Amino acid sequence: MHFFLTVLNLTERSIKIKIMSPRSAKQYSEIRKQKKELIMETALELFAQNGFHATSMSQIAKKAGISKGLAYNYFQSKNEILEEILETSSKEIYKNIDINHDGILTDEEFYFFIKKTFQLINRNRRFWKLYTSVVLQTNILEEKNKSMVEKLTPAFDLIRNFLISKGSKDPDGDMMVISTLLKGASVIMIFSDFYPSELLEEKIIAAIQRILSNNNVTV
Amino acid sequence: MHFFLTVLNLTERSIKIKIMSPRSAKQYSEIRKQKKELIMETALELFAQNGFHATSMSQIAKKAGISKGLAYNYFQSKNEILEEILETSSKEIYKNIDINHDGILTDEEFYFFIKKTFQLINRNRRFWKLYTSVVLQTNILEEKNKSMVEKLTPAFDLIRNFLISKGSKDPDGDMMVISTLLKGASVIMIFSDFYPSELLEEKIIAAIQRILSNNNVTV
Amino acid sequence: MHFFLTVLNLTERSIKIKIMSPRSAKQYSEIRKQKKELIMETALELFAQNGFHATSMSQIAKKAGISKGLAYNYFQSKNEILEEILETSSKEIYKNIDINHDGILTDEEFYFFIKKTFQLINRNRRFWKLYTSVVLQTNILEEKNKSMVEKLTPAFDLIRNFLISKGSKDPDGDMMVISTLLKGASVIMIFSDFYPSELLEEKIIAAIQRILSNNNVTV
Amino acid sequence: MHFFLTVLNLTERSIKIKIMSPRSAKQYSEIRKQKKELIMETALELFAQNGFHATSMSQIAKKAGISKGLAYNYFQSKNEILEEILETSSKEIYKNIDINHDGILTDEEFYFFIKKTFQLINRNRRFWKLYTSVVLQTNILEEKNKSMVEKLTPAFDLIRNFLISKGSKDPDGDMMVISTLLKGASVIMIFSDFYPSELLEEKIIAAIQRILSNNNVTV
DNA sequence: AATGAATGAGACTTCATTCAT
DNA sequence: TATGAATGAAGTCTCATTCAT
Repeated sequence: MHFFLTVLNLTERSIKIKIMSPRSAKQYSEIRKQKKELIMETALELFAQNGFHATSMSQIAKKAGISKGLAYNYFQSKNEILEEILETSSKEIYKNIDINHDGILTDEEFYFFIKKTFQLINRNRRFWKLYTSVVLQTNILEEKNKSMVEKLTPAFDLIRNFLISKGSKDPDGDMMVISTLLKGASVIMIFSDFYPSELLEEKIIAAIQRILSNNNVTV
Repeated sequence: MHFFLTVLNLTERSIKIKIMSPRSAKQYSEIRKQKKELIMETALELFAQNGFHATSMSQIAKKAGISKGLAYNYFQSKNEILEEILETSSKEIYKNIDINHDGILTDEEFYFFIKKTFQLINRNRRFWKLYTSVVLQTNILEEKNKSMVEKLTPAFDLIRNFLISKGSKDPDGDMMVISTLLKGASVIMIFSDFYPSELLEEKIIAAIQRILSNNNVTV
Repeated sequence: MHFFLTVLNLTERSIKIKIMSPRSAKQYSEIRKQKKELIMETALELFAQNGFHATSMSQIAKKAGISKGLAYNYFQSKNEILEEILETSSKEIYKNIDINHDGILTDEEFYFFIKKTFQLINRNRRFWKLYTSVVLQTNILEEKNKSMVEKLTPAFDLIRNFLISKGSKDPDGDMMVISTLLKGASVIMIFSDFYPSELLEEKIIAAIQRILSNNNVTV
Repeated sequence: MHFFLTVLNLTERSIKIKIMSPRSAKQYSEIRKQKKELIMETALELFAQNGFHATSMSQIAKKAGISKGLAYNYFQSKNEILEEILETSSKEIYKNIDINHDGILTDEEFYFFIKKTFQLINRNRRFWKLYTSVVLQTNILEEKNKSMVEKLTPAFDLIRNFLISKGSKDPDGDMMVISTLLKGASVIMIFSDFYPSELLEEKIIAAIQRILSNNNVTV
């Protein structure tokens, strides 16, 4: 009898204690992670919609359903939110680009890269919109911008070599046209809904194929 | 004698000050026009450089060498400066596009249009930069943006017809590729110095020609 | 066997957690006392270093190695921490002043009081620094300040009587000079390292002796 | 007749113009000067009363009868107000200390310096209160503090030489006592109304005289 | 036409304090 | 007893805009 009582007591006590004791480190860490993501996600949405300067911390907090103070519990400043968004997003984006296998591009790899680029843009339209607007209005971020650009240069070399291997008489010129096509397609996809992106992708790839085949023909 | 001269001087001075006389009115109107242009020019420079929100009226006034009060004498608000810049610039830009002669595009006219587009971009890079950044950070201007786009639609029809007349089997697809090329070239010219614009123009025109000739070949 | 040990362990643990048992109560009381002291000690250090307003509860909690919430478990407010520091420290300080034996000061007792004063200052420089800065920036504490001052008035009377008994022709004037000397020495000791405190003490005591002997001589 | 009319017109016009034309540079400069002084005076009062941190810009603006914004038109930050107060006041104070005539102190000059010191403290009690509190709670201002202290060192040398010339057997010790007396008197004058300052000054000077005469006697 | 002092709304940020766990 | 996420009031500061001159 006494035994049962003791057990009961222990149980009750342990329940009591569980309630009164602070959350575990894991729980806190989980809360922090989720809240940070919530804030960044909300901020990205507003930044992309209205621009960085036109978005106030109050708006972010309100839309995220938290107090302004809490946002500052997670980020030192509004600027830091922006920086973390750029960093996190660009990390996520660039982890998908990995074509530096052997330094040589096969036909397959080349078209894979093109398609990957379209995917990249299409899936992160909101981010790219923000990214563009930020680059346009902030001089502070120039270094970050450079580093993002520099990550692409190896790809350029690969493509140039690929064009040469395909018999291009004017590899630089062809690359200029191809990158202009990709740039144009990106801008169209990011900033307007004028063309359906699948159709655009199809036509652009066809155009690139024609450029490559033209070279062969002419040779 | 000396007395009269002095009086005369005074009189002249008072005329200068006087607003009523017809000649002064013209002069003042001229001054007003020049001041307005000065303010808009200065504002455009700062807006393009630092963004609309990051540019203060104080900065504009200081850089223009006038007082803040005077700026408000010419414009009702900072926003109005922006709007007038956009309006004035776009007017100036679009007055150059006037291909609605007979509804039919000759080869000459088509390439003239392409070249004109390059000129248009190249000569107003600062404006286009501002324009892009403004469109990116302000929802207020969406209507204005639409109206700018709509002005281009007649051109689209003309080009489409032209492509058909050139034997294009896929006029919509070809137009998509051509406008993508122009869009991409614009963005490259506006936002980077990576390619020299003359070279870019040459390559893009060549690419467009190839698209057109390809059609013929296939037919 | 192992099972029992485990059970035992559990039991022991549950005892530890249990608040009711007499021994634990004492232990917890001890813990509370230590924690309070830790918080006050930490706060005093930061307050004296950076000022009351410039020190945040976060800083105190972090430096003390506890959570903010716990600090509020021991003190109702940041202000209360300050008040308790002032109270506790002043109690500790004043408990050393106890010359109200018979209402008469002997030579020995007088110089003991002077030396005690130097000790008092020297051993609690940090506290006095805080005390001064707090008195300087808070009007709220004025009453407390008064009460601290009032505790000293009996001492004043004693000294005045002592000076008279030593044949002072101007006891109030002499007391003014002596207290000015002590005040000056206190300030120098608290706020600068310009003079070594032992030397300062020696010179001040010598000066006081001269004041007293001067009186005798003149009489 | 016409002549008179013209004159009249001119007068009227000039009045009109006078009313409408902006203030002259001199007028603006005068306004600025007065407003700055008003703000600094108000801030000094509040800083000295409640401490720097406990005083908000709102309080300053309200008490000065201006908007917060205007205060920032004259000072870049709250800190700058403090710095200008310290600088302006200390300049004003130190311009009165100028005893470096020939490097030698006569009796007259010595007592003049003592009296001057009392005057200096007495007339600027509010400033010295602020100054002390600022030194106590701000680490940033340490350099400024040093420079204020260093301005006094030549005076120290002069006094030391003076004491030697007066036959002091222990010039350093005597100086220690004298500066302790002055320090103590300063603190008493600044922070309490316990003694009337004239009486205090009299007694302190008498005490110093006794120190000097004592030396002679002993020699 | 022109000035710049002045305002006030609102931005970013901090921090004492509370509260669920 | 102990945690730290969360709040909200208040603080510093900026800036578009107004207004007397």
